[in-house]
Amino acid sequence: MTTVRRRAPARPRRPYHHGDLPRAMVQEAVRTIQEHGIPALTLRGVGAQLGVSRTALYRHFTDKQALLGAVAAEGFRLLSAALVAARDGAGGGRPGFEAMGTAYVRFALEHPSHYRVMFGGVVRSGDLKQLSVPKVDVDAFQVLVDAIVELQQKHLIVPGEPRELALYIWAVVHGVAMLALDGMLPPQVPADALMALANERIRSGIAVSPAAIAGRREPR
Amino acid sequence: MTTVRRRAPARPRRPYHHGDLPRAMVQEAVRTIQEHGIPALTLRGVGAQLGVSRTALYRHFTDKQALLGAVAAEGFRLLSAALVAARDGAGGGRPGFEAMGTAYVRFALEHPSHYRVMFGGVVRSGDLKQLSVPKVDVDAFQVLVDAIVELQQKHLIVPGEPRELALYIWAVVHGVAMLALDGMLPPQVPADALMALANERIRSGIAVSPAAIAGRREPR
DNA sequence: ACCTGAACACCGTTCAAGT
DNA sequence: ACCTGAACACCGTTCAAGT
Repeated sequence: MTTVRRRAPARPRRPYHHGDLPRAMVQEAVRTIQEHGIPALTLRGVGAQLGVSRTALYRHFTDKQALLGAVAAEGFRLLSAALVAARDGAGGGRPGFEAMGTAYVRFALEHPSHYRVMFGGVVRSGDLKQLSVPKVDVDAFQVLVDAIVELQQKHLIVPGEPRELALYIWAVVHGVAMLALDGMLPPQVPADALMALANERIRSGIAVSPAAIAGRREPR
Repeated sequence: MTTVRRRAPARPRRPYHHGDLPRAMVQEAVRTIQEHGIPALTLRGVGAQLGVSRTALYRHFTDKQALLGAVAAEGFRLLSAALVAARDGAGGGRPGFEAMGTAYVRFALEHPSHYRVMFGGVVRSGDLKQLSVPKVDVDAFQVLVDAIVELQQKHLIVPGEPRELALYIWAVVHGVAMLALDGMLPPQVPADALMALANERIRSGIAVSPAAIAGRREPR
C-alpha cells in the first residue's frame, strides 16, 4: 500500500465551535472516500480538513467505526428517500416498481461512497442497529416490501411471502449495483442498460415458454 | 478502530528457504482475513506467522496490494472450478445451469475471505489483469456464458446477447452472495433458500401471467 | 532467496491540562 | 465543546549490509 499523502492546506480555523461538527465530519468522510477510497479515510485527515484537532473528533464519535456507521446511516436514509421518490414519480404500480429498481442502481452509482460503506463489510451490521436513528436500514427494505404487497394485491405479480420476494429483488439490484461499482461491467453494457434488461427478466424470467416453465414439456 | 493485537507465538523458524513462501503467504493472508477481517491483514503479521522477516515478503510481492491480488486470483480460479464441477455434476442443461447458481452462492459462503477480496473493492480491477495467470477473472464468467449459449441452442431460454444475459445472472447470484455475507438475510431465509427461490424466479419471472408479461392486458 | 536492524512517514486512540 | 501536546502501540515501505 503506497503511503497516502493528504496534507491539505488546512482551512482558516475559526477558534472554538464549528456549528455542526458531527455533520461536517460525515460530509468530509464522504468526500475523502469519494476521492481516495475507504482505506484513505483517516480521522486525523478529517480533523485537518475541518481545521479541528484530532482529539476533538472523539467528542462526537467514539470511534472511526462510529463515523463510518453514521455515513452508512445517512446512506440508508438517502436510499429510502430515493426509492420513495422514484416509486411516486412513476405513479406506483408496476411502473413504480421498475422505477425503484432503476433508482436503486442509480443511487449506488451517484453515491458510491455511501454505498460502499453501507455494503462493503466495513460497518458490522450489529453496529448499524445501535445508531441514533432506529431501524434505519430496515426502512429502505420496507419500501420494497410494501411495493410488492401492492402489486400482489393487484394480482400483477405472483403470490408468496413478500419479504422473500423482496430479498430476491434486492439481490438483483444490489448485484447490478455492485458489479457496476466494481467496474465489472464491459463498456458496451452500462449499468442502466443492464438494469433495464434486468427489469425485463425480473418480470418475465428467462425460460423460453410457459410450457417450458412448468416443465410440462421437455424440449429436445 | 480498536488496535488489533496478533502477536502470535511465532512458529519455529527454519533458517533460510521456506519451500514456497509466496504460496504460504497467500494461505496465511486468507487465514488472517477469515479470522479477523480484511483490515486486520498486515504484512508484518503475515511475516511473523510464517517465521519470516517482514522484508523477505517483498521478494515475492511488490506490495500489499499484490498479495491481495494473488488472493483474488486464487479465488477466481477456485470459483470457476466450482462452477464447472457443479455444472458437470448435474449433467449440464437446465439442471446444470441452476446448480451453477447454487454453487456460486455456496462458494461465496465457504470462501468468504476470497470472495470479499475478489469483490470488496480492495483490489483494483486493473491490477487483476496484470496477474501472472492471464484473464483469470474472465474464466468464471466464460463458464456462465457458455452455459447460456448451450441453453439457447436447445431453445430452453430466451434468445439475446448471451453476455448480457450472463451479466444479469451474475448480478443475481452476486447479489444473493453479498447480502448473505453481509448478514443482511433474516434467519428464516438462509442463503440457499433464497438462491432456490431465485432460481425459480430467474426461470419464470415474477409477473403473474403471460398476458400480463406481454402487457396485452392491463389488469385492474 | 533469504536475514537483521534501522529508519521514515504515517495510523487510531488515550491522557493530562487547558479555555 | 472545543483546544494543545505528548504518548503508546501499531502500520507499509525502503535501505544498507549481510549469508
